[in-house]
Amino acid sequence: MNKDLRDEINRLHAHVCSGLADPIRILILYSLAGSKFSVTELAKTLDIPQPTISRHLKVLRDRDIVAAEREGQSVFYSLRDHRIIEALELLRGVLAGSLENQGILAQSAAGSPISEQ
Amino acid sequence: MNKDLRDEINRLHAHVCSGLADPIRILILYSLAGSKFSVTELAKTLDIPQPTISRHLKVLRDRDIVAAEREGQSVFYSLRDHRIIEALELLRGVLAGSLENQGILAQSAAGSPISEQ
DNA sequence: TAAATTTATTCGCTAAAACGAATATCTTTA
DNA sequence: TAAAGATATTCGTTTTAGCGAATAAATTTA
Repeated sequence: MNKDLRDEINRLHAHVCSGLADPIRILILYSLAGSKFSVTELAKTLDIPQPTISRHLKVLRDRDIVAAEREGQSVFYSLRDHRIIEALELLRGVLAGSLENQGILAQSAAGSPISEQ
Repeated sequence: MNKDLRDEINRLHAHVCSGLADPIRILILYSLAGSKFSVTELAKTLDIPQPTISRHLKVLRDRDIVAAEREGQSVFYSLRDHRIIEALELLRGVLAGSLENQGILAQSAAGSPISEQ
């Protein structure tokens, strides 16, 4: 099989997909879909310890999925590319379809965005 | 924060996103983007041991991402929902943009699909 | 400069996930 | 029914990744 393709998919996984491999990180991304937030705000909103949030933000930062900018003592995080939310919305649609097929009604329809503030 | 939202995102991760948390599984999904394949065909094409392929297919099957149908001695796998490829294509776009920003040219443009047979 | 606030990092541990190798199971064919 | 072919599973091990707790680093304020 094509080695370039394999390489690109390895990059795709290493740089992007592995960033989505934890529910807390997905929560963070959805939180940032509408506007930027500081670490403390995220920790408070999500009710998750600050060091845990920081560690996950580092994962997202290392993959260039989020951007960090300091404002005074706070560091505000934002999404670098909104397409990551679009991708998650598609995957939500996949989930909804799968639950439908199982006869279990998905709690919210796949079309309605989960956040956007 | 909204508990229903948290629950849905946990489901999103458990049912779908965690399925993308391995490069071999992404390779398998792209392989299946164009047409169905048997386990042996996948193992041969991707040059990965058959038990490894089977184990990863089980992960994808358990999450309802792929469907399995037996034909004689072979079992053919196919995508249950093509939106998973659309989502991966979006994420490829995110990767390409990120590499561009780093001044490293992505090997293939984000618009051109990786497979489709 | 010291204290307070915010964020990042490190350490030790635990749990989850992947692998290779071996083998079991299922289906067809001889 | 036995052999062959295709797929799935199990076992033991290794790797990876997450957490809580503690603490370090950076910035502002007193």
